[in-house]
Amino acid sequence: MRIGELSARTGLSKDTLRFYERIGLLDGDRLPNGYRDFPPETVVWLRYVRTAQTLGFTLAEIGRHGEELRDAPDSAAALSALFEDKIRVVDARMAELTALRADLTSRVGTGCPLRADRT
Amino acid sequence: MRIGELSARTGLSKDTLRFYERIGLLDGDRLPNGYRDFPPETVVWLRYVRTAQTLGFTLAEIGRHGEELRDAPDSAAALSALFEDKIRVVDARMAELTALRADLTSRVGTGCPLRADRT
DNA sequence: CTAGACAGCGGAGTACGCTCCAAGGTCAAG
DNA sequence: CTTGACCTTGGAGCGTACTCCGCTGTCTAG
Repeated sequence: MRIGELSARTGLSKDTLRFYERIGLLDGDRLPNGYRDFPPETVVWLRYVRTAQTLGFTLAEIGRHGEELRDAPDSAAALSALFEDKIRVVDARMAELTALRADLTSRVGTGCPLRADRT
Repeated sequence: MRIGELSARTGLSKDTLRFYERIGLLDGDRLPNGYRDFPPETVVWLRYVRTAQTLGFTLAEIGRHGEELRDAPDSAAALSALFEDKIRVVDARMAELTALRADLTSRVGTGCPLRADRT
């Protein structure tokens, strides 16, 4: 698929996709005319990239993970390990959020000032 | 308290604190000699800023919320509303994470490739 | 053969959130 | 009166993640 279609399917701009290719997040085959040609799985990969990003991973990290996966001798085991790592990250983030939520909840209804400037 | 102490107490660099003042996140009184002088509550405010940041709020948004709070006629009610908003954000993030976690879990043990490039 | 959609490239620009630096002022201790 | 810790300012620079631009090449339909 060419860049326009990938853009339409993922909601990412063509510029963003070209940018992702430049930083190694996407590796594009080329058609004989020089146009980029992406396999359909790229859509899945990009969906993953976006969720990983919302998890707080940088594009560089996401790219590194992708390479680790690709280079792993035992792909299934490597994948499982990586997923387990990410699950741990997710769990840690959720714990943080849970604590923050409790903190916020406890403040609802109280007049506890966060910012006493100019008071 | 002067900037050095605030820096030590919050773990934020002096440069960061000065930067926060420039963008209006902090408003500093000054001592007669020109040194910044922060009230103790600033520590609490900065703790809040950092947690709000991990929630994905930009500094601009955080600053705006701070002003809304300050300008609210009924401070306690405004605070409660703001906290409830934030709780909703937290809940949404947690839902995302839960979904992602389930997705990851379901992939552990399967060889399901995320990225089929160069395969 | 031309119009128009689509693609390519390189490079500049933007927003955010810092981070560092140089040059200099303030102040308490020795 | 100097040393040293602490403070001031303005401005430059950086990393991340885009975003835009101008110019050019490709392909398909009429």
